[in-house]
Amino acid sequence: MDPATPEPVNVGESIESTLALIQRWSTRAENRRSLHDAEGAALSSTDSWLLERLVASKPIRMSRLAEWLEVDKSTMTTEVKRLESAGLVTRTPDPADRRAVLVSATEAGAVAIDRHRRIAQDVYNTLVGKWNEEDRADFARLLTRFSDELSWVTDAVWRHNESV
Amino acid sequence: MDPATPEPVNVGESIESTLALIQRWSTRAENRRSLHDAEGAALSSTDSWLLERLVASKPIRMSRLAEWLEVDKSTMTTEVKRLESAGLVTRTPDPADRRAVLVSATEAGAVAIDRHRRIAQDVYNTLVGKWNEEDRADFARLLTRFSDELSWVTDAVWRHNESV
DNA sequence: TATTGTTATACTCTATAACTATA
DNA sequence: TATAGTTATAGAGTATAACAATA
Repeated sequence: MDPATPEPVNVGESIESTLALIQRWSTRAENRRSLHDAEGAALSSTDSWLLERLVASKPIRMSRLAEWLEVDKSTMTTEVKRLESAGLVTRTPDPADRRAVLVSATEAGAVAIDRHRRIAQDVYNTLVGKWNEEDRADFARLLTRFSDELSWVTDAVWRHNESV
Repeated sequence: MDPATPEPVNVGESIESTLALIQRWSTRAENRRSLHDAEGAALSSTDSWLLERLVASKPIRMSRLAEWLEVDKSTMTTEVKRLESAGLVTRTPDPADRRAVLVSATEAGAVAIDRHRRIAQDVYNTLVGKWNEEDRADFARLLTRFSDELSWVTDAVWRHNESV
């Protein structure tokens, strides 16, 4: 629109430093995750990522879960066992293929993830509580868009390295 | 401005799901961090957080570093030893106080963090490469603003829990 | 006695490799 | 032989507690 092309913003720099901060903050926040579980169910980010999907999907195989979360199958074994001990998921043998195990969220699991998500949303809403409505809407929109792009970032890294 | 108050956007929801994705992505990306180090220096997010500060500051005590990164002093010992083995930082006794240790980044450390940051920025710039300039600028601005707010999030969590 | 840092130990989250059971 | 999952083992990154050296 503007005939004089403006100096392009180095968004990469903002993103890089912000994401570094967020990662850092998450690491610390996890150590305080007891704040999130007056009910006794402490959800790490891995836990919530997994539970959210279990609640949304329905009985699913270990192998599919591992694919989904992009972790090794042995990692899934460990993680699911932990959640099982906490009573948040159940494991049942797949009658159709006796090698396989079907995982699903328990009622307690569904409650825990819901509570977890609600608290997180409250906190974030509080964080941007003083922003004007337009900024809030823009941020939500752009963040969502960014998260969509993020799905492709691995490819981007590969392309970068091939070209170096 | 608008007399009819519009439906407020649930930014918290966007933020919550995006940050979960980012965390998740980081976890996976870290396992591929070799992509970032053709030169042999693999930087985890903790590494880069620490190095960035060391390069910017100059010889600094373990205790100050631990405060800064908000980790335990024993964690700092472990982390700094790892970076020292990799040749990215040096530790020298503080002549002014023989209990203390001064940590600084080596030349290799400075190179590694610079390279790391540059690659990350490139990747993110590629990610938003197709956005129009206005969206890019807005995103950078709002993200930076958000990261400023984030510094206060711990307090927000506390306030939330107190009110529950 | 208080402060700086290290060591010992443990827990989470991840991976690889070797293994078992089933297909 | 190939696939689904578990177990054994290891490494990163964190914490707490006990300790040593210095102030």
